[in-house]
Amino acid sequence: MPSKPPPITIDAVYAAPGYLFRRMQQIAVSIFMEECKTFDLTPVQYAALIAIHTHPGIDATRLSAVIAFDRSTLGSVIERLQAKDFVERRPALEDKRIKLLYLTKSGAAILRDIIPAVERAQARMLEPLKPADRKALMGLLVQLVDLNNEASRVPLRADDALEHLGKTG
Amino acid sequence: MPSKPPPITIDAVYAAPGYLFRRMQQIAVSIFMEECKTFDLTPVQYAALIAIHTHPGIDATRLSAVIAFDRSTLGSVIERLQAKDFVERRPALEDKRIKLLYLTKSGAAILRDIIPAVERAQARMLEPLKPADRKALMGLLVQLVDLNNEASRVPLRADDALEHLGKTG
DNA sequence: CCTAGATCGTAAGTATACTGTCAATCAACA
DNA sequence: TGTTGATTGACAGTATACTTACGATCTAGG
Repeated sequence: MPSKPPPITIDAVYAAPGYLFRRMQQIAVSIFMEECKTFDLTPVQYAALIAIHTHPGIDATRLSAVIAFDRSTLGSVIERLQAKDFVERRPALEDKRIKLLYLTKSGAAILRDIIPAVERAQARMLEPLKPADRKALMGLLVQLVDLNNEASRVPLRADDALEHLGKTG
Repeated sequence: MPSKPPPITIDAVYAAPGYLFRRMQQIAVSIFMEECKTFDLTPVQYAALIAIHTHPGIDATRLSAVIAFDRSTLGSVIERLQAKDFVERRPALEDKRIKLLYLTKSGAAILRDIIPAVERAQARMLEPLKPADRKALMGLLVQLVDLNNEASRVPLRADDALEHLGKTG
């Protein structure tokens, strides 16, 4: 026999994975901004700074693959980081299309100073759960994000993107 | 003794709850848009339509509480739904500030037609996990979102927001 | 060498998702 | 009653997050 048509109610939305992911993301950003309000950094800008710190001299396209942002979005993110003097762009000698990214002194400093606030934020997001449940949730999420990587418009390419660096070293 | 300072690397970001929530949200939106591409509806617009269907005659402020969006954001969402002729706004007689929201015939029709695609999208998001893990993840997420509700800038007020409706019925 | 295709950064366009602020309106209290 | 304070929808401003497109540049194939 045919399956019952799903009910058209808001309660079905409340239990839908998509809704819960959106809601949790809203909450996570809100907590991050609250804990880090004395620093002039958004979650996305923070991730970009960390990635540049880890891979100095990376270019914007590869950076977008490393933190899984869209290339266009990243352009404006970098612009803002540059305006705040946290990031510096230098043209690459071998390829005139490319601009290499480096942290400025201020960028390295704010990164060092903001870490405790970020740690507090990350902890607060999971705080309502029992410790065992926190671990379980993170484990499942890591799995799911990884297995769904290709479904995203901008898949994460943490390793691929870095072949230009360190190849010679 | 003092705890070790956390390492400043991109790998720490990959394991951070905030990063995983953002990434999962990206993936969820991407899957939704793919499954629903023949319908001219975003996830947010879909949620708004469902909520208006469940609560006909709701006003924009209450709607924002029911689906946990910011009031400002919702304004433009409604505008777009109105431009597509899925939603209608009528001034309330008792309160000249309020505009009441109703689905149009097209709005009710697209809602009916899009449901299967939305169901497919929701299923696809969790598909990579084993069935037991899907249940576990959803259970933990429902808990976490609920317990963190007040941490969000726009807490969900599913019940409060509806006191103006149905009180008389 | 020189053109075909790929890649880089950028730009314009759309849609969330917030922050404020504002005028109009309403509700409640002195 | 009349004024204070709250609420509603609207607007401006900032920041993601995506799409498509385009010029500049690089790389490979002939």
